[in-house]
Formats: sequence, structure tokens, C-alpha cells
Amino acid sequence: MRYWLMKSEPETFSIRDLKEKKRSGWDGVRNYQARNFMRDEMKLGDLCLFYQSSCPEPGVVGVMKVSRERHPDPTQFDPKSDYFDKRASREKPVWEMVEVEFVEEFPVISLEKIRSTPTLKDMLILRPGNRLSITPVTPSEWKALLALR
DNA sequence: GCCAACGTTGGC
DNA sequence: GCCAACGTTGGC
Repeated sequence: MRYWLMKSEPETFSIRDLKEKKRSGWDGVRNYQARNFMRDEMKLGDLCLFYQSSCPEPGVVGVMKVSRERHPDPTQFDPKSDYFDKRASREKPVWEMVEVEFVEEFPVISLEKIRSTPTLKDMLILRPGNRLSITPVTPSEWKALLALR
């Protein structure tokens, strides 16, 4: 079982949205490295941190669990979607996603707090210019981060 | 709104 | 395959 961090802009999709829906496909990822994590490495039962970005209080706001492994992201087939990709077909999808299930919500563990915690200094999210929307988290980082709840 | 970082695109 | 131009992300 592995640990991950997944970013979302709360104006688009928030931890509250996930809490209400209970489960949701993690759609709209259009970066190959992030896609490859979902396609090749994320397994049923893996735990993920919900990280909110591009908002007043960037940071980790909850936990979710992979509830379905890789399957095509339906938004790539929808011409009306912002995530439409004309290269994609049902037979040959380009973008795959996992589905996640809500586990827990908690008050934001801010980016500032994460940055000032010595045991979390190597988290990929802290790397300058890191724009990857899905990153692996080590077991010790997971433990240290959730201890800040 | 600014801007650093960095992924993607496309001409050659 | 190189690399300049361009676009996007995301903290501030």
C-alpha cells in the first residue's frame, strides 16, 4: 500500500465536494507524469492526501482512498469539456484516472506549516516550482504530516 | 496581477 | 533531436 498527495483547486473541486459525493473520479489531469502515477502505480486502497491549491489557504485538508483503479477519464471524450482531447477515442484513450473515496476532512495543515516542519522538508510539494499535481508521499512523511492534524 | 519554474509545442 | 517560444501552475 502506498501514499500519495493529490492537488485540487477548491473552486473546481473541494474536499467538501468529495465529502458530499463520497466518491469521485479524479478527472481533468492533463500531465503525463501525473497520469502515469494513476495509470501504473496507484492501487486500490492506497491512501491520498487532499491538497488544496490556488486558494487563500493552500495546504492539506483531508484524506481519501483509491476506490477504483485506472480507467479512462470520460472528460477527454466530451467536446464541451475543458478537458476534451481530440486525439482521444474510446478505443484509444489518452488520459486515465483513478476514483477516490472520501475518508476524512480536517482543518487545513497549511503549506507554511508543512514547510516549517523539519521531518517534512523533503516532501516533493515543497520543491521550488513543483507543479506536479500528483506526487508520492513516503510512509514517514505520511505519519509526520497527519500528526499535525 | 506578478513572476519563477517548467512542461509542451513546433520549426528547423 | 535541439531549443526558442509559449502556456500553465501556483504561491505570494
